[in-house]
Amino acid sequence: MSRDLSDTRARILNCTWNLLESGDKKVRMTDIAKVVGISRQALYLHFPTRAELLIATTRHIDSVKNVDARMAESKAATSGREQLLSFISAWGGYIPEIHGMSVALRNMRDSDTEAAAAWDDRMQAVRRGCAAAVGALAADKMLRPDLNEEVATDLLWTALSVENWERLVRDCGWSQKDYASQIKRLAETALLAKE
Amino acid sequence: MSRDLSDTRARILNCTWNLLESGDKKVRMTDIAKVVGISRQALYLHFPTRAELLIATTRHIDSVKNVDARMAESKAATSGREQLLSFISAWGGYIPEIHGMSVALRNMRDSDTEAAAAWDDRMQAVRRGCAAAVGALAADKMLRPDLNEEVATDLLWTALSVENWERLVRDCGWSQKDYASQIKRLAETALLAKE
DNA sequence: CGTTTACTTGACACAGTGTAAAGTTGACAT
DNA sequence: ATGTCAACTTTACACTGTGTCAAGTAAACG
Repeated sequence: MSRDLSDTRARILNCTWNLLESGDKKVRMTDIAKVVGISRQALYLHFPTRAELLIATTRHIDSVKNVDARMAESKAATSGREQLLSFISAWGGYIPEIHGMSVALRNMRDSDTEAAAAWDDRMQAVRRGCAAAVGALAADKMLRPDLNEEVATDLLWTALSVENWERLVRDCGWSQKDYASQIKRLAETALLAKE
Repeated sequence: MSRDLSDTRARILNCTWNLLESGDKKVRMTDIAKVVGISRQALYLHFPTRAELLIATTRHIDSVKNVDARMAESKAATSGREQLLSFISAWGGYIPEIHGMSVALRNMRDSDTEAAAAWDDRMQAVRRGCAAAVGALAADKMLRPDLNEEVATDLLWTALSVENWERLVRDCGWSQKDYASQIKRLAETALLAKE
């Protein structure tokens, strides 16, 4: 089996991913190089900066995990309520798989504009999912009458933040299952019109 | 009017505070020194590290703003529901006043254990406020029957995070008034038993 | 055989924090 | 007036981590 044209690049991405998800907060270029088994400088032959390496890793994870497909699934739902719950399942279930990544990217926001933009991009994608679910609720006349679509989207988007997942699951010790069911219940009580 | 024994220390704290709340994300020791009008090294005569300077600044703000008293006010409420709303007002209204500070402290969490502990401390204080409000609700038999006090506290505490305030007010462009009223509504629908 | 490609080694610039040492300045005590 | 102490200054340097640069190696390929 001959080496792929860019076997090393793929190895770097996978190792970076592993390191990030292993929970070691310190993931320096040196650490990554060591795990990949190349020199630190060689990393810069493949990625111009640490920020771009992280961004590329995000994209790599997304494609391996098929995130778009997973998020899009909820749109097949037959009712607004179903779409809401299905979207929460999809995104809420994805968070733990990208959590390490998300922490790293977030920590670069202040120092690196590109990293900030990449992170915002992802969050805006989530927001679109929220907006779609809220739109479906509204179409079903199931949105609380005292909420307009934008405010409801903002609220749902906020509830589904990675930071809230961190607090509930990591800080409060909730299981992933509890997290998902409570957030669903919260979304239902906060957004749905009473029957 | 003669200089206080530690006039400089107070000036450092005030300038640090101003810088943090002015929204300039970069607040280096050099920046602080420049504004205070002393040399960078002189800062180290008063505070051993940047982390300790930030922590001292938090305490300084808290004492100037009388945070304990403000938080404690809600405990005078006559009903659980009132206590809940009053606590949300108190803490939710305090967040914008300490936001810059909170960002700086949070950004040090990874690099400095003491900063992390100081931040956690503050958050645990908020949590106690949440627990008190939830306890008052429970005493009134007004807590949703499908929630126990701990889960309800976790949820309220999460809803009241600085990160959620940031997202709604800064990212979504909500006014402070909208933030407060929506969070109150959210807390009521999510935690209160239906009449 | 020479060239290209992927990598290595080693040195260095830069930012920001923190340390160290010697010098200045003003207040205060005797 | 003189000495001493405290608060501060200036200069210099160590350390960490990112990113750059240049020269060298080694295998693959035509």
